[in-house]
Amino acid sequence: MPFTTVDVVIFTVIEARLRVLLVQRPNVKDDPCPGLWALPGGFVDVDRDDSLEACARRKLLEKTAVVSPYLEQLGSWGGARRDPRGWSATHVYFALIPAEGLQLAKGANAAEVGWFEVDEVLGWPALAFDHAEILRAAVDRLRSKVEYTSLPAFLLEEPFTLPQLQRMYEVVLGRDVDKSGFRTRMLAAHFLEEAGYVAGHSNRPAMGYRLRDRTGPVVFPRTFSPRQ
Amino acid sequence: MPFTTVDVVIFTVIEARLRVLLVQRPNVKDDPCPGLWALPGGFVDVDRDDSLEACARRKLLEKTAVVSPYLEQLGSWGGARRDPRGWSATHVYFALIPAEGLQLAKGANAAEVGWFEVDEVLGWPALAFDHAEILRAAVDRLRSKVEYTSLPAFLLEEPFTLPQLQRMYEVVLGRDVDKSGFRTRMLAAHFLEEAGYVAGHSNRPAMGYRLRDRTGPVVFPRTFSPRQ
DNA sequence: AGAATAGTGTCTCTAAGACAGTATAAA
DNA sequence: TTTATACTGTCTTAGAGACACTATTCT
Repeated sequence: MPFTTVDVVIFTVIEARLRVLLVQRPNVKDDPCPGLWALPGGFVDVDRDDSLEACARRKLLEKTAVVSPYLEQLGSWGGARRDPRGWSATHVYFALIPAEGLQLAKGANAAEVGWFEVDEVLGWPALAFDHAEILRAAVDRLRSKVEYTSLPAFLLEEPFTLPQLQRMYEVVLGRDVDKSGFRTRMLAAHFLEEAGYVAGHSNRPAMGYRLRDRTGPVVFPRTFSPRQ
Repeated sequence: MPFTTVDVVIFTVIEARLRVLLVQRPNVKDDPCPGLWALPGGFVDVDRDDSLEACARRKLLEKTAVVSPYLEQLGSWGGARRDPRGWSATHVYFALIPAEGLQLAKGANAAEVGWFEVDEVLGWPALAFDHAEILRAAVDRLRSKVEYTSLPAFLLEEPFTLPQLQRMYEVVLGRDVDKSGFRTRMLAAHFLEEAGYVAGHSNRPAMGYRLRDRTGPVVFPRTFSPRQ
């Protein structure tokens, strides 16, 4: 019988960079991947976890103390050789959380925890298990969904302004987005509601917005597609 | 420790209807859902299956004798109460196969196997386990992807004609599609290559096409969106 | 006044949608 | 010659993209 784990790919944006939470595995002999960086996760606890999603939520809460993030199932990876301990299957979720006021809790058996720039990590020689492949799938999914959904809104604390939201899009997509088109698109999709003016650090204050519906992103009928 | 299964939602189009393969569970006392219709699937065999996808492929081959279908991971469902035998997690794949020359093999422990109209099944009072929920998720995924990908091509044997492909779109979407726009869209996406004229039953022969790449569908930059 | 950021107006152009038309086969 | 299906052409229009413009705050 295969053993079952749940892993979570947690994204946030810090200092204008898309980052992912990684934990370092303990550098001891009996660990399957000693010393390597891994996605947070681990075994399902059949007594505490009522479902896979509940398990993912628990693991996310333990690491980041974030209660209600955006959480989406990414997929599952399973096979005979991905874990030296035997046939295993992991259910992977990915989460988007706002960076404001984040505090990391070191796990019991995790040597270190940190936020790493996604594009750097993708260039590393190895992550634990097949976590490099999983991370790549998560980044691909995120970048592709950002082209046609309102997902980046979940990277911001409410209320947020349209310029802030635009910056989230630009950070994730890795390219500039036209201001005017961006604004019409966001307002036309009707997923934002006004929440009063927010004073910035200086200069003209901007309108703050809240999501009408925090359960999921809105899907736009077209992708962002700059002319080449 | 949870136990691990793999289920497969197999779609095809027969007589202009989107259909799904279901198997009837044996009507015996020790079965968890006796007599109910279920998605084909079952336990992972750690000796025969090298990976989750290999397991799905095996189950599909056993039921339909189709060797290289379109196969995509749909998601996973796991929890304490979805199977009366205990905490379980299932990895679900969905497959698209052409209807031509299909032959069904009855499984060893399956009383009956059949192709059922999807919209009918969605109205049934119950399927085994949480398979009603899983089927709904699969249909939602399929219908939404059909709006912006070339997925319906995998419902046809090659070579196929553009009118045939259009019919697949119309069956899955449940609405008519404009011929002219459909053709420009398909040809502009450049995923088809000509394969000589195919004589229909009567009337003017149509150009046959093959997929340039059978590994996956092409993504269109916009969804089909008829004006309201 | 000047700088910085927020927000609007306008023009162009692509491609989708609607629909009428032409082309090629069989009966 | 009619019928059925395959395929093309043309017109309209929505909306994206580009970019210049105005508005409001702080220093």
